[in-house]
Amino acid sequence: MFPSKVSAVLNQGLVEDHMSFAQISLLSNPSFPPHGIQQATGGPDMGRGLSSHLREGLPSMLPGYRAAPSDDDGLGQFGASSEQRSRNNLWSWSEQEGDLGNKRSSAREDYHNKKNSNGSSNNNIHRLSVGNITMKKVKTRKNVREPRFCFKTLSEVDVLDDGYKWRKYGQKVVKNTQHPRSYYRCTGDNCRVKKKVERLAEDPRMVITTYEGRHTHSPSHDEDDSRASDHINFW
DNA sequence: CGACTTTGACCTGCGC
DNA sequence: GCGCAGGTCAAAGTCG
Repeated sequence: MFPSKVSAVLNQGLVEDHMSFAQISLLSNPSFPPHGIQQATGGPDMGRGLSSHLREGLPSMLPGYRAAPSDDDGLGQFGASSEQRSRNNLWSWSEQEGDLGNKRSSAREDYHNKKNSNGSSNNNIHRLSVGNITMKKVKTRKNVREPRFCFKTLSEVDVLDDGYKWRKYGQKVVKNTQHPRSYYRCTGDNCRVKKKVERLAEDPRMVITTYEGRHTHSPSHDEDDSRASDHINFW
């Protein structure tokens, strides 16, 4: 169960890498079960209280959401001051084109398209075969950045249940940090939303969660939203 | 037995 | 070109 008394503080701030930042502080109930981490990673009950607010705050996590288009050359509201961002909306988005991470993931997708398919019909990829080595060349791929944002959470558990089900697909020790970064992917059909979870080096109690992409389906559970909302206060 | 986690290997892009 | 760092895969292990 999620802490019955949760005080969540959303505190808009800046984050590196042009991502928006909202800070959530969770004051966990002492009765929070010690096995909370397991619940967090797999249990549908974990974090229901938070989930409703995450879903409120993460509109594009919901199916059919379309992020507001950026009003400048791709930096969107990240070019604006934090004050402006705070005024405009609580959760700001990065939907740049030519994103580095996206390029990387695209390249990886291409790599695995090559790896997994025996001649798929991907128009953007040219495949070259040299002996038994199949090479590919990525044609001008449209650089569409997945919407991303991240937030800091003061939490005992690494994974906050936002109402969706996630599967961990990797973990990596990032340089200059003591704690490994975990990589999760939404388990929904055709849903390619990913999130990264890592602990802040300066304050291990703080969890940084980075979402990337938009869900194509509904959250796995909604029923406790109204009840749980009583326990969270926003700034 | 299926879903999930762990973890070493591998790939790509970037900086030097 | 090379090494590094981040991101992802997939086999093996674990759990319910």
